[in-house]
Amino acid sequence: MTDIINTAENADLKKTNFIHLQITDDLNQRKNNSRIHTRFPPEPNGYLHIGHAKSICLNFGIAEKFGGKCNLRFDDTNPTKEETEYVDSIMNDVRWLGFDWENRLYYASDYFQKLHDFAILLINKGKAYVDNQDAETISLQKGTPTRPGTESPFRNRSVEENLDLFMRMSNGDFDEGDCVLRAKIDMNSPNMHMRDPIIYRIMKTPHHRTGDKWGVYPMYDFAHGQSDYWEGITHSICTLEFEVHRPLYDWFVDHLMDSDYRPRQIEFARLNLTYTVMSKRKLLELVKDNHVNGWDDPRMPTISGLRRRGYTPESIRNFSDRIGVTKVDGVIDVSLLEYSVREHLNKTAQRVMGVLNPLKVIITNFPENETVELEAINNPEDESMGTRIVPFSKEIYIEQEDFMENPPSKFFRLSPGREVRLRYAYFITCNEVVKDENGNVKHLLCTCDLASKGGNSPDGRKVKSTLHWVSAEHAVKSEVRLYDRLFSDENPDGHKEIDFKQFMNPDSFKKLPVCYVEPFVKTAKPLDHFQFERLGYFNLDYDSTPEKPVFNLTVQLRDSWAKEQSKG
RNA sequence: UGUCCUGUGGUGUAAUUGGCAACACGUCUGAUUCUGGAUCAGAAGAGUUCAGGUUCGAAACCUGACAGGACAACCA
Repeated sequence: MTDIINTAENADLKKTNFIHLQITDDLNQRKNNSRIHTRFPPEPNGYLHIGHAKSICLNFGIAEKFGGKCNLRFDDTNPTKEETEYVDSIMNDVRWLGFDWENRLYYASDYFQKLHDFAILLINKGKAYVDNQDAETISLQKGTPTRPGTESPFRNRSVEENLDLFMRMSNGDFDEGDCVLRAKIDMNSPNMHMRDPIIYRIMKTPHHRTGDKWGVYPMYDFAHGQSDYWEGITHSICTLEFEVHRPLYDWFVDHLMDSDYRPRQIEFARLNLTYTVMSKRKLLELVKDNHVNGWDDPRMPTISGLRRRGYTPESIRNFSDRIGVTKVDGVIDVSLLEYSVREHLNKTAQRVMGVLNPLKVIITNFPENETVELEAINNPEDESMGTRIVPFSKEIYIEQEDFMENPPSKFFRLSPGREVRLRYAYFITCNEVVKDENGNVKHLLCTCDLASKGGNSPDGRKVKSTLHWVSAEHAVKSEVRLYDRLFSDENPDGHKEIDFKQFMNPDSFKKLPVCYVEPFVKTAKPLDHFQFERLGYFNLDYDSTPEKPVFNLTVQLRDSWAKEQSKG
């Protein structure tokens, strides 16, 4: 309210949302002593993706905005699916995004004892019972969303018998599936989740943290709200599909409360992006079946994939702010994500010249064996980044696409008889096209105006176009990996009858083994960002060796020439 | 024959809580430019799913439709 001016300056960034408004409301009512505490609660059963980034930015962002705290808590109640590898990758990704949980790292498994005690308390209160029926029977008795359930024959066992049975479940006296502990709520509830939900099941799989200490594990619903409660969480933010769980969340909290503090669950719509899939199950499938090269394949919407692709934490955070938070289940256009990286990299990326599809040009009037050093600007958007030296010599490479023998009227680049500028170097004019026996262009013979050294002619004459180039002698031979959308359909998992993998884009990955980049990149480290002038943003891949750098395409530059061409 | 949630330009979000629809992306012009990038200036595009109602006044409140989604794992 007080910083209307600041808000206006930030335009669409840092905008408010319905959750902020509800929190403000809670604050005004002095709920929970005006304390704000959120948490990000991933299950360590896969790698984090851009949808998680939205949640991370939301939860940590709220803590920041309202002067509160945000915990990192692993929701590890199912040992059959969870692994330490995932725990490590998740912590790494959250940190990389720029967020800090300080000393507040928690696991639902930290609360296994307290949860177990609480279950016993519910049994003592007559609010929970052991059911010996099998999964199928219980499921049948649950009824359907439109038909009420029926009560289990074991529903009214004595407290003593329930206590004894639950202890024996916990001690490993029974096999998996023999029995479960259920909350005694209401089999006639219109909400399926209130029809005596299962809260503990027997599992013999060792847990990634507690080993074989426990023979029973709590279900999500029986762990989440309680964990929130014990951590003093005030706002438990989750995605829409948990909306129907909220009455159950509140039911458990009701039985836990010993003051007027209580956590509150608020749901928002998960992120959907065009041309990709966002479910952990489907991403896992792509990895397991080798449709992609691991969780960090640069085509994946995972945080690790985006990082390897060349996205920056800033760009992802800006993206999160821009898309907003609502309860409307929509789809965000990937172009907005792409815009966010371009925006950030434009301001920060080192400029460099690199030729992807080389075409040799021989400057006929340039002396042999001579190297001229030219000064180039490192980033026109940031003067403090300074300049660098780029070597020029008689033989250079330009981009095949920058030459056309018979150009259409709107093509401004090099063609026979035409003069163009080589960026930071000279004006050159194409005199001859040398072809092989098949009529393919082998190389070009050009002359340069030696007076135009540096890129301007003293007589002030203009050229219509400026090309990037690399001196053949000095070029660093590199591999460049080009990426396109993983799926060719906007909504690959939106088709009922067709498996999402049917829509995989066969051209989503293209390797260019021989590209030439200026010597400046020799000292680059993996993940360093560059703009290859006139092409796009690239970053150095982990697979690079000193002999052969490997670059990943992050995004292309906006290309109005390509747009012009596609108009036909 | 259920319960809950949602419905604003192509897309995503806003609208000081009832005051006459704003912003971003995208699109299209033009300027500028040693990146057909960036930047700058401008334009088109919704009358808020529909129908009633309350009100001087409704995107907002009420009623009813319609459309989409969630819920029947010993998953989270």
